[in-house]
Amino acid sequence: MVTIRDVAGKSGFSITTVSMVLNDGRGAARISGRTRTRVWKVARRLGYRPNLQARSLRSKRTHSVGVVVFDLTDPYCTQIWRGIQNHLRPIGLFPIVTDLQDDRSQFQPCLDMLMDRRVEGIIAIANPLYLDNKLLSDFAHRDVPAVVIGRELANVPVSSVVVDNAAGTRQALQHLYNLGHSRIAFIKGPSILVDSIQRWQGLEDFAREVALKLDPRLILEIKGRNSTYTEACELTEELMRRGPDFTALVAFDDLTACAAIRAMTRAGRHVPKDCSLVGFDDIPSSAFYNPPLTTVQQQLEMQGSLGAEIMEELIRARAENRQVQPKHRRVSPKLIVRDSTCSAPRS
Amino acid sequence: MVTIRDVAGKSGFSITTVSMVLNDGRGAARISGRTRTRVWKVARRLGYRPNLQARSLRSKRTHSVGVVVFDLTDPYCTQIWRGIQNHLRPIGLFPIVTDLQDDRSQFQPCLDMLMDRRVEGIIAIANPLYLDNKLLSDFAHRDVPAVVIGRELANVPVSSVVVDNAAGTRQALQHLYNLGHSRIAFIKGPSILVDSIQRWQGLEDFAREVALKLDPRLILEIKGRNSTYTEACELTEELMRRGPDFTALVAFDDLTACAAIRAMTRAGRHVPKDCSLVGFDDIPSSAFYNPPLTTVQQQLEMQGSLGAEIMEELIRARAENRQVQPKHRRVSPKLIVRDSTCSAPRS
DNA sequence: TTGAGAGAGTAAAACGATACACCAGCGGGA
DNA sequence: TCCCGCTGGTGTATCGTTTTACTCTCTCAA
Repeated sequence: MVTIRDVAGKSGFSITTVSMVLNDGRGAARISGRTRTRVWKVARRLGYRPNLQARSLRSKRTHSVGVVVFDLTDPYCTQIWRGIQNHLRPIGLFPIVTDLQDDRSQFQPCLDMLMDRRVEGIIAIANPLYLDNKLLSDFAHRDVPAVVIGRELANVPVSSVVVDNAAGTRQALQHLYNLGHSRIAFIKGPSILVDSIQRWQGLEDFAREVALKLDPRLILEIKGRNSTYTEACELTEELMRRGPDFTALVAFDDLTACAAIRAMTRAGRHVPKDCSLVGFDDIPSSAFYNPPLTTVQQQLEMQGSLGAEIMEELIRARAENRQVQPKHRRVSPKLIVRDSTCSAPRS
Repeated sequence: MVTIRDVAGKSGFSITTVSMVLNDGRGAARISGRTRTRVWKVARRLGYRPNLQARSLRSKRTHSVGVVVFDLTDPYCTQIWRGIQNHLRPIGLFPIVTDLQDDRSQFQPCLDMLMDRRVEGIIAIANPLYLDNKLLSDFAHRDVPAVVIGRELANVPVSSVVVDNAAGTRQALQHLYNLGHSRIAFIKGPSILVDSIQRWQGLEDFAREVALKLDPRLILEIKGRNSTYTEACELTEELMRRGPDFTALVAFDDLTACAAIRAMTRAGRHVPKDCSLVGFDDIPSSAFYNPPLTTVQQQLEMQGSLGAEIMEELIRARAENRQVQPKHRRVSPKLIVRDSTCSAPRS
């Protein structure tokens, strides 16, 4: 590999000069134009590429940030990742991803790996199920800036980006309401998830505002004992048993919605003709489902780039020795209307 | 940050000794047990973590390999990634991923980034559409070991892992044949994809062997002008127009299969009662589709780990200064039977 | 008594960059 | 004439490791 020393030798200038020219800032102004072009020419001819390890050993900057993801095969993570990446790369920060593979015991080891690489900050994509406060508080006490996406933390000085769940379900219910539905069933998420609670809150609030009566017999909850998909199928069957006359169903998320559609199809009920259905998340396959799903889009990519933006600010602050408060952002989700909803049949 | 120097100071031994003890190999045997435990104790107490940049600057080994992925939001990539990761991490190699975001012009820059980080090898996950021979041949001429997953290369000394497409479609057709189907329609993939050709080959071969007649009017091909999903819907409608009596359909891949099901459902045809359907890939949503899809599973995770295994061997060979030939592996796909296929209606 | 060899550890030179302090030459104002 | 400041550079220490080549101090056999 060709080093800066080789470039210096071939060009006849000193290592210092070459370094200044190639880094093209600060000191480069002190070097004459002729020298600069000559150095560049030689560097290019030799195919010089700086050794990043050497550079960061000396300069104490790695220009990389760690991203901890709880499951890289989950589209939730990859879309956020996309946003992070698109924000970070243009400003010269390199994201290094580590994948927990849904195993929370990997959290500490992954943080260690990243710290060993001397990342300048860490962004964690939180699965509420897997990252509890203890883990995240340890997260906060590594001495690099930290941002959590997907979870807001109470007593820990960590920046965060979250989705406005209540606003999302509110839009969903409003949509059904506008279509004339009044007898509506619900499958709530597991109550250990803060998302479940927030999403339900949005539904209740809207119902109250428009004086829509919610029938408690048409409200079921996922317990999460075994496969969510299977359980959601069973809950849907239970709902059909309890009140065959409901004309719409709000599902906790898209997976639940898919299960509900499947169960109804099997029971001979047609979606959306017999029952409208709305999900939450807008997972990639929603658009291709049978029928394509009306759902609430989380704006995951934006969540990622907002997180990265916060990280940028935190890193800059630290570089300039400024103290700075954790920042919190909340993004508004967006209703995507597809084919799983239609007007209520007139009774 | 605490350095090896601090550990040496606090423990009263020299830097050399500490380094030897902490690296726990080669020289460590020369150091007495008492010294070893004392050094370890101090290191642990101070929370010493070696600086990887310094270490690899000196030792000329980074213990990291680059993984170039054409689209990290594509489950095809992430499942392969999972396999790579699971093989690499236990043997002390750290995978660094770069995401092309489906933009082939990013290929060179990504390789550069990885080479700048002095990765010891590069694994590329190939999208046949995006990586042409020119790119990949350049890929081969970087001076690190290279492995391509998803594509076999003709004239380039690069190792590869591919799926046996023909064996996959053969199993699919055999399945339908065993269920008693004889009037079968096909939607072929775009002819620019080598996968399309291989998959079709498997179908033709099996049909010939069992003397199954393929009606050319029931064979259509995706051209790939606009959205694959939309086009596949249209092709399915065309098929139903041409021969309403076919009882099964083999789709190029799962996305095509989903589109076909959607089109049939819209036309009032029930899957699988009126028409059985089989896909290819086993994308994650296949299991949750309406109905769940019978499809050919690619064993992506295994492809990943095989690729990583080859990489391990190549890196080892290079470390020991051995010359070694490119290796090629072909994995057999597996038919997954779900609810989109059933016995042919007796005519 | 001597000298070879083993055992336990250390000094110092890299690795490839950046950062800081310094220097030579020159023009110009007092 | 002298000194100052500017322009365009250079010399060298340093970042935190690993590696190579020593140095002691014993022990034990000849």
